[in-house]
Amino acid sequence: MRVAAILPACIFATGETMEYDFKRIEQAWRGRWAGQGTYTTGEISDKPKYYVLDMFPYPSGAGLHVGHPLGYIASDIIARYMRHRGYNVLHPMGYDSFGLPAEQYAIQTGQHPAVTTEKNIARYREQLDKLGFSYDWSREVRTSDPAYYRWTQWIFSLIYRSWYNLEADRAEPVETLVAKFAENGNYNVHAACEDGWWKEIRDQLFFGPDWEGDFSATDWLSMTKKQRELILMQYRLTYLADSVVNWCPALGTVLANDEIKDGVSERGGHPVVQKKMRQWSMRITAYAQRLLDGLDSIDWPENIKEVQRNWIGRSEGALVRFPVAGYAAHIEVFTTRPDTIFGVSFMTLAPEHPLVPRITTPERREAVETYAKAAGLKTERDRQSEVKHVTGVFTGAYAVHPFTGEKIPVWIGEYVLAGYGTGAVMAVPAGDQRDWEFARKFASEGLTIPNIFAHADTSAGAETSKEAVLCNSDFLNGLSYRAAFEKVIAEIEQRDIGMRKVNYRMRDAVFSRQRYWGEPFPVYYEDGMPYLLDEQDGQVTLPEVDKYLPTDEGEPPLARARREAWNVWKGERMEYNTMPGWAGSSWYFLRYMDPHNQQAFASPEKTDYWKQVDLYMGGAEHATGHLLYARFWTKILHDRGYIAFDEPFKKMINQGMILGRSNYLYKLRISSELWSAGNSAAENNLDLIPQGEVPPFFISKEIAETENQPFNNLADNAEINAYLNEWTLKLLAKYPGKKGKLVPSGVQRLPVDISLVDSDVLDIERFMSWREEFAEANFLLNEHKVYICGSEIEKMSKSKYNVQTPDELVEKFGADTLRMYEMFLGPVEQSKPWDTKGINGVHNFLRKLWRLCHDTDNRFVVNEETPTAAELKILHTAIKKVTEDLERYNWNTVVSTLMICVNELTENKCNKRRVLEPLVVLLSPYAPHLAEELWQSLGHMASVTNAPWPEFDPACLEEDSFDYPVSFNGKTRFFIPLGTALSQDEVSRAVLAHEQTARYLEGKTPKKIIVVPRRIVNVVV
RNA sequence: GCCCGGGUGGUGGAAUGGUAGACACUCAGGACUUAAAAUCCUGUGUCCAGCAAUGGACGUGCGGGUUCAAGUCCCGCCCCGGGUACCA
Repeated sequence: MRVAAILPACIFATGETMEYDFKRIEQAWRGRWAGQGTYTTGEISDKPKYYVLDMFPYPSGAGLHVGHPLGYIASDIIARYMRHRGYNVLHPMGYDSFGLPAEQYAIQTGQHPAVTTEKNIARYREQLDKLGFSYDWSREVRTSDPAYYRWTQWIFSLIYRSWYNLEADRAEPVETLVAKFAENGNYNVHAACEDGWWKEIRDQLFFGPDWEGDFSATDWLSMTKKQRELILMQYRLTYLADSVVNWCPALGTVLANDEIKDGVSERGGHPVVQKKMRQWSMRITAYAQRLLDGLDSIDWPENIKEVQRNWIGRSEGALVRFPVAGYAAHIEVFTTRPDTIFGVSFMTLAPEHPLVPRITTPERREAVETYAKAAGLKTERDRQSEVKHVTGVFTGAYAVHPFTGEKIPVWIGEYVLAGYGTGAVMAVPAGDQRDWEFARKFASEGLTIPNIFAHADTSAGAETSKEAVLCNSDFLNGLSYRAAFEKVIAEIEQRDIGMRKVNYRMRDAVFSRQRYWGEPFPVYYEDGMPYLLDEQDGQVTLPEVDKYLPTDEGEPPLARARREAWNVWKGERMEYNTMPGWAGSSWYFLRYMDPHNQQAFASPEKTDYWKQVDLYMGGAEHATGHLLYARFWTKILHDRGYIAFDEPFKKMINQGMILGRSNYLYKLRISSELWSAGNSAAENNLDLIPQGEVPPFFISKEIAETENQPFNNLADNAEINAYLNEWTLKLLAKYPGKKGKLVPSGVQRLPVDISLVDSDVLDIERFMSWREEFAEANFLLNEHKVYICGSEIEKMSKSKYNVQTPDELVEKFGADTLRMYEMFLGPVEQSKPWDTKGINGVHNFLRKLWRLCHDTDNRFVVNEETPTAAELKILHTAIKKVTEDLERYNWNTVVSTLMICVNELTENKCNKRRVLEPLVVLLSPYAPHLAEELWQSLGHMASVTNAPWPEFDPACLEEDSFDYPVSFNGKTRFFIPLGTALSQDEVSRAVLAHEQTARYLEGKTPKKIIVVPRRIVNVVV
């Protein structure tokens, strides 16, 4: 029998039959579940529904590690629990199978990403299957499957055919917009558009340079098809526009803001630069307010909501226009503190601001252009790293203060971002720290810090308190922020120099990617304009290409496809961009409801029944990406009448990360040096002996880390010196022309595979055969003659060699044990290091339960006797606690409760059906295989999956007597058993009468006696 | 800087204002065994006194407060983890 090797040796050595044979049990039940379709979702019915969903994985080549299933196990437990509770449960799984890694791999190997993806999915599935999840696999979706992305494309088309009506506050079909245009032009159209949208298309519409976007019905009717398209494009919820995008040269694609971390790409860490490109965008800004408001209606972790609020970045303020002296132009600023307008002493524009070239005076032109050019060349990261460094230049131009008429110098400065607000700041150094620092830095060039706050000293810093009272502010004197804010806006609007405005930090989402492995757009071009494919054109699928790289002209990979390779070709050319990774994941939860529908993404009957996801389980890292975009698309589908709800995920729980414990070695760094200090090393560098041939030398932790300065320490170490001397001599002999000696120059940490290390002790033999470069390695051991590795707790990753896969643990302990153990580790939300130390305890629990139901010959033994009150109490305590904990999503404490229950039943030697049967149901969400096995042994033909959840009976917990802890001044001193029927008075009398009481009273009379029935007695002395 | 989490034995953690440390791991001792493993039993927060059963003191990051009673509530700090930022 092959399994013998991995089973506890005892079982075979003693010749006993195996007791808890998890291998046989788990394999058998997996087969039966699949064969009988145990987890096939029920039809739409009168049963209440429950939708529990995991964030679907990207099937990476590395497979699952123990961190992935944490959330899957937790959600599976809830899915199973809800089935026991009589709910119709939808619990699907699928794959987010478009993505960069498969494509990068394709670029390197030429292998089609579909092939790699297929292989990876097979591996994922194999791993998932071993863990006993109750997924309905008949509903699996893959975003890269044309049958799936057909509907992603359809939703794109729907969004293209929509505009945002601000009056109705919802998306509407473009037809209603066209009808308005035909009737009355755009005079009464209140739509979500980019500010100044007309500037971009002014030249192509022949309305002249002063046109500001208004047109009449007559204008509209006289326009050509192309002109109308140009206009409509400005209104669509997804549109093609020249926008400043984050271009990542290394990946050859643009990235969305949420795909960038610290100024570099989230995947790969490549630099990102700002670039203007013609791109598809999604008008998510139209939904900013609703995305913000919707957060109040969903039960999500507060920190995720907060991240989304910050990302949306709503701020209330005013737009104010400052005329430019001597020009028919004005600078528009957005400010959240219009109340401080009398403190404006200069203005700062973004270097990219369009007015800058126009208003810069000839003598300042060179300085301004140099500055703007330097700023434009900088990457995001460079700009960020210079946060503390204030820079800027004067344009020579002046603006006119709209209230005082004073002339205000106009500067440009990097700290003003072109993409936020209007790209211009009215600088109030007295009230804003950044402005204050700018003014102080350029004080010598005439910038001042006029004080506008009574009783405030603005010489050391800005006064940012909103309680501060204004002075030197004309009609605002004596007011503080709140009152002044309202008053000044009223005045600004009255004088028609600006208006109240709510600004959002969030930008529209770029929707094009210059990559191959993504959804192709259902779009073709004619006369340079994009058009949607018609229904009868059929679905466009990914064409074959010769290479997965951009063309020589820098076009996306799809431009490589020969015309015949496209299954649909229309117009001059097809769209060569593909959709971003978040396209397919923004609506997948809807497809699970009706995964095989050929007529629609999902039928209304199905979406009306299943509605929102009741419990969404996943990582917090998608806070500003997936979780925001899915909400956005849900709202569009809702507005357009396709679904009845406008939030996708009613409740969400984030599972914490499981961290890995990595080990590393301390490698001696060796350099060559001259014997004597007479000559400089640089002159003789070429003659130094090469140190590259010295085999690696590793130093045990205690020696390498005894001091903070290991180098000094190492130089004194006799063994290290002996080693280096030996090699110095060898090398000198080998290279007669060279000179010098080898010296230690510190240590370097080298990650080592954790499978080569046991409790930080390195298995030297296996390490040396791990890689060829270590075959000759030498080791400096500690006093116990072993090599101790360093360790660190960090994210599991391939490169750290600290990945723990679930496979080996399932092999060793079984899936039921692993499931319980992962829950037993602690609250799911918390991140924690992976440690298998305790897994034995959980495994022992399952074996103990097995022994409770089986005799020493491993025969199933349950009797039909009536349980005692004590046994019923044990059972019902567990029923109560397990139920309450699952309702509160406290997965970890359920495991302890079940342990206590089994421990106590074992003590009572209770193997009665009326106790064990409910217990098996309690266990089944956690250890479904074992529960099925026992359930069957108990004589049931049907699966335990749908067995009703045990009903808690409070009567079973009732006691005649309670062991009261008696405390004096809050300190518990002794216990007395008292009848639970006693009144509070009777209890206090009993306590006072107790022999021990006198001792703690020390002759004093108690001031007060507090009796909390069935809890505690506290005597106040 | 700002916004979230979190701080409890040697370790993971438990505790709806009411017996702090459940349940496990680890470790130690014992039983069974030729032996080992497995299993079972006992002990295991720290300190003090005692041969002992036991008794006492301290104890949930620190300092205050509310309360008969605080790990839990309030105020002020410290430390750790995560997120985020020239956002006007």
